[in-house]
Amino acid sequence: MKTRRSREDWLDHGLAVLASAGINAIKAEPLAKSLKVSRGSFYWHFRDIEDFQTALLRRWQEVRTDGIIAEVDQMGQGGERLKHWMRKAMRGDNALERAVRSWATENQRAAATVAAVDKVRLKYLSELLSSEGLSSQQVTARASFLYWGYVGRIMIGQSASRLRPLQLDGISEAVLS
Amino acid sequence: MKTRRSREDWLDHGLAVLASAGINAIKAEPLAKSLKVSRGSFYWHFRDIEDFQTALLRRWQEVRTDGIIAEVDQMGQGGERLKHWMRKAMRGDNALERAVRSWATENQRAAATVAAVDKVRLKYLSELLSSEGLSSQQVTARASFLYWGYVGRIMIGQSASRLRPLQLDGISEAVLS
DNA sequence: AGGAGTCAATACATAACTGTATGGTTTGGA
DNA sequence: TCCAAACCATACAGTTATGTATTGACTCCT
Repeated sequence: MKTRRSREDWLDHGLAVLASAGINAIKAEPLAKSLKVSRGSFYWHFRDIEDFQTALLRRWQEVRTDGIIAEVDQMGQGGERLKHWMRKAMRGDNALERAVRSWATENQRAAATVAAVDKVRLKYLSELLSSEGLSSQQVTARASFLYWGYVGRIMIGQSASRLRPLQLDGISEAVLS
Repeated sequence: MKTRRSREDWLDHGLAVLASAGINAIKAEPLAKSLKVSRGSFYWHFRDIEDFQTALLRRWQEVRTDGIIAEVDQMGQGGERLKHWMRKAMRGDNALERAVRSWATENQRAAATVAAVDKVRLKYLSELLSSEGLSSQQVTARASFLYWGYVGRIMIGQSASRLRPLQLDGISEAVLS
């Protein structure tokens, strides 16, 4: 039974709580209780709540800025890349991303972080479409719309209809035509 | 200078605050202050906070369940309907919808309301695509994806790239092809 | 062994909010 | 006009959070 908590422990737990209960559950006292420790520990590792939140955002950004990029990049070549990305990106639950985006609607720092992540991801998605011979106009429109779809599906969450892989392929083909 | 506030006044103000500051700003004391009245008024019109929130959700649902439906329905006939809907639905700010969806990520009742609204909207969008001669498989996939895009753009909000109408037409054509 | 960090518990002062209770105003109709 | 209903202010008690200050305990290094 571990009795002391590291900064990493706090952040890991913070992200888990954020994912499952949202930003309103990110409070020193409840977090300490669920970590079976007192707030003394929290205020040892973090200056205040804002400091903790900033660390959570930074960590999320590091992990997820490259999320889509990795999925796009390391996935073969040619026109199949979009299909692969669709099949991968349009599944799974993404509770953490949903929570962070939700947070971003009412917090400027979170919004800035999310915007930065969006920018990087959209750039990569655009490059993917570019390399398939679409015009610049088409790239902008379709990459944007694909990304909106990605975000929308995440936000709709558990009640989002789950499309089957072949249906996603159909979307990919329509986008690249 | 009006000195007494009706239930409607409270709800109107509630929705405005919800749209601009999110669910965390829906508290009796701050709302009363901004309405230049005391909490006595709040607790006269509403049993408690939960009652108020329920009323806000119901009102949102009434207004917005039909939102897309009206936009789709009263908008000419034929294949142009999707273009019209895209041009209309994919513009504007939608701060209220963003706030409600954000709320829904951390509140069951809000989530249920949003899910109900989503269901109705998606059904109508599907009917639109059906009437253009797409197969049932295609309808499901493309209506879903269109709706995800709609939601995603709303959630990304101010930093969402603003596509020009002709670019949206291109998306519409791809979806109907 | 013992002192320097490192980490945690506890107590305190403060703040923001909740809901209730009670009494005070205002308003419309007999 | 005047009563009753509708509406609002205020004071109170309770809850949950914040951040600080102080003390206690553990760990590791020499």
